[in-house]
Amino acid sequence: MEDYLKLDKQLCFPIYALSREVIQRYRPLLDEIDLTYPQYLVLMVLWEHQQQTVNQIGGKLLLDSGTLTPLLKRLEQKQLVIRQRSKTDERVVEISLTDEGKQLRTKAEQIPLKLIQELGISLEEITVMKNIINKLLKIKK
Amino acid sequence: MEDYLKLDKQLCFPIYALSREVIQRYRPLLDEIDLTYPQYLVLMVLWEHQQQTVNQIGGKLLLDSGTLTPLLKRLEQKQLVIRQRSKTDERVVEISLTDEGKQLRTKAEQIPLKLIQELGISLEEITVMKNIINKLLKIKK
DNA sequence: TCAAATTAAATTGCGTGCAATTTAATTTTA
DNA sequence: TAAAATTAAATTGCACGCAATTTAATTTGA
Repeated sequence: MEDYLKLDKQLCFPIYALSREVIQRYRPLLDEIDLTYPQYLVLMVLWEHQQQTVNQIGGKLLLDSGTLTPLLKRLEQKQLVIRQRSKTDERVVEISLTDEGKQLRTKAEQIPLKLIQELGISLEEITVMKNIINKLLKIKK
Repeated sequence: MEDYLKLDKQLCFPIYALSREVIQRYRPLLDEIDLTYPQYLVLMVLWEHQQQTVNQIGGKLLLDSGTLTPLLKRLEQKQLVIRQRSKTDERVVEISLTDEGKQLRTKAEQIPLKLIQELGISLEEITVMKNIINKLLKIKK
């Protein structure tokens, strides 16, 4: 008789623990550029797309305005992004990078590789993990 | 030239997104027994070990007293656990289950299987994921 | 043995996450 | 076309997570 309530039988707990562990690993690197992990993710979206609405960012990061609005205000205070209402649709807020925000990209460039190395995970393992995770994330409600 | 700053090149973002997604999947099931996911994890530790110090729980869940103290106070308010200073070492707080806390286990029993089914993940994939994750978690500072 | 170091929780402060509600703008439709 | 429905952000409220500090108890070591 299996005991599915035992911690070491769980899959979800390791995922939850790993997520926090990975963010911990990022911290010293992100501290150097004064960013939190979610703030770094938002900037990653903007480095790739220059301008995005709050909703578009939320769609990519799976975060809602309740999380993003205050986070974006903090990035604005740090002079990394600009928030402005769309001219064509006043409901929409468009987020774009300041020059400072664009420049931060250079400093951030080495972070992903450093992290992979630090985690000591092989490229094959990364692929396997990503495939399973993407499959799990795709089965949305 | 690879662009490691692209979101879809990342491993860490999928892990972070999956962790939140999984907790979302738990929510409706845990709502029925009025628990958050971290509260459920603490109870899982106690269902397995009856009595644990704050530090012992923190060691198993990788959480510190800053997170656990208020969480445990909430579980105490719900009459699910008892918090009491150790007689032999006044610094230590021992956490044990109330009868109500013990009984909750029955209701929680079906949750893990339900979740695995809902996620649509195979037992083999679970094993693969867990092996990689455990390897990553083991390489502690 | 007793001051210094260590340890366990608690506290403080801040930044998420997210449900639920609110506000304001736009779109739909009767 | 004007009320109803929808949509995008913002707001509110609560529960983590975690760094840093504090408090109190215990252990160590000169």
